[in-house]
Amino acid sequence: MDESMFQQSGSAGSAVYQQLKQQIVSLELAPGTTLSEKETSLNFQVSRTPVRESFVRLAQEGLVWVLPQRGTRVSLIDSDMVEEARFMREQLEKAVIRLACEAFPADNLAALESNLEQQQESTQQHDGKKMFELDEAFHRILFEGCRKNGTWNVIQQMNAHLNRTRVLWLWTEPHWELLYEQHREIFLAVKQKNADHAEQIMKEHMQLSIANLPILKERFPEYFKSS
Amino acid sequence: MDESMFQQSGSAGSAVYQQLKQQIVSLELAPGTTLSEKETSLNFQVSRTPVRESFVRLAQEGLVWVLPQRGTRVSLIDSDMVEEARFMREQLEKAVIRLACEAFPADNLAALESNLEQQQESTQQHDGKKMFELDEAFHRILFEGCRKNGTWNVIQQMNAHLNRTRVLWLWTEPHWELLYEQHREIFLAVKQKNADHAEQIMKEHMQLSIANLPILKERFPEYFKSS
DNA sequence: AGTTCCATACTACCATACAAGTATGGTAGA
DNA sequence: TCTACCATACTTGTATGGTAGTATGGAACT
Repeated sequence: MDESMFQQSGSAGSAVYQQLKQQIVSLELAPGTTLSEKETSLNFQVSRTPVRESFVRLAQEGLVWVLPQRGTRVSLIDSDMVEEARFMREQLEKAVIRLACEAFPADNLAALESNLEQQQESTQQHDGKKMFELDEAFHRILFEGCRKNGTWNVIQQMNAHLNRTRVLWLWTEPHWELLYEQHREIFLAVKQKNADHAEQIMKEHMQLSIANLPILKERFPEYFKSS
Repeated sequence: MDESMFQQSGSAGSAVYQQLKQQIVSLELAPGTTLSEKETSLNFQVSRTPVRESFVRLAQEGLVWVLPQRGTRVSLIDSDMVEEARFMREQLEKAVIRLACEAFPADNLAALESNLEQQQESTQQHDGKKMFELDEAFHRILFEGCRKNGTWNVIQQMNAHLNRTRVLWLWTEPHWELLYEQHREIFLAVKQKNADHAEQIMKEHMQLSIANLPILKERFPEYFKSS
């Protein structure tokens, strides 16, 4: 499901899509923000057509809501969806980590170790943005090592809501040290082929993602869907 | 991720999208078929704009490949993606069936039983199309009973390739009786809250989906991505 | 005969004009 | 003052013309 395989990433439409997606997931565009096609087309110096294309794609991922003849808004974070995303990811990550404990290419293992070193650095430097990226990369490497790239891409597509809560969390109370420790334990478990332990840590790791979702909802009520 | 929540399902663009998707998944439009914007717009009696919109959405789901300035084709079935879809689905269905064995609403349980009766009918009448729909519905009910509707919708999105192989399989050698028996066993296991047994049957059920993928590749080589 | 080149007929991509539905603010009337 | 109405300025949805890149077939040349 790598979109670059199907869609010309150099086209104006794809460029707008990628930028908007980045801005939405990073909360640069806050949940609930209105986005008109015309205004966006002026910002990006293109016509409405490629903007519309990007809106269609974002709508399909649940990142924006298109209300016909009324407007388009950055979607509010849906707590139920966040929980489901966590559920999905937990199941898939647990299964993948078990595969990794059976067999994992040396190259990818080295990549994990290198990634961990960078995580340590970024943690010490309190570089939250970098840590976020490294976190993503760490898990992607696990999937890639198990030849489950497509699965990872699907997860990414549905992680829009989950990722936004993680960014919010980063704003409030980052505790990257714990995440780093968990990553390190997962790495060691894979290296030692200790599947049961790896799965256990991964399970805790995933459940941490939404541990303080109620706090976030209380703190940023305007970003969440009431439901 | 219910698309009707975000996108006006009554619009021309969505209508074209839904029809094309149905035709592609049912193999009415064979993998590899070329689809030009203009030709499709003439077929559907609409302008190229809504057709383009539908192409964008189909491309994002991997159902068509858009080759800039060259054309648009119905995507070939990617065996690797089929296997990954099966993997994903196995993990998620196993997790859900365990949840169902812990707690499952009476309404949904009744719906399952009703669905099973219809399956028996359709099997006796050799109505493959109906059986396919009932199969889908059976699993959807399981997810709905566990409040995992969003998860089911995500699965649906990525099941394009897997579903097409299942349709192919239906053409060659339908053995709905076995599927019916498995569904029945799953139902009973949920009713008796026998999680281990339910998971085991579900695992076999999922692995059945691609049991004869090599045969299909040999029989319909032009439908598969060489890779 | 084989090869090169070019006219032509496609393709998707983009910009723009128009259509149709919706929110809003002001005005006329009670 | 309050209410009903309507003009207006938005919004997204749709149609269409033009642009640039690509495949193809035939003609001219070697």
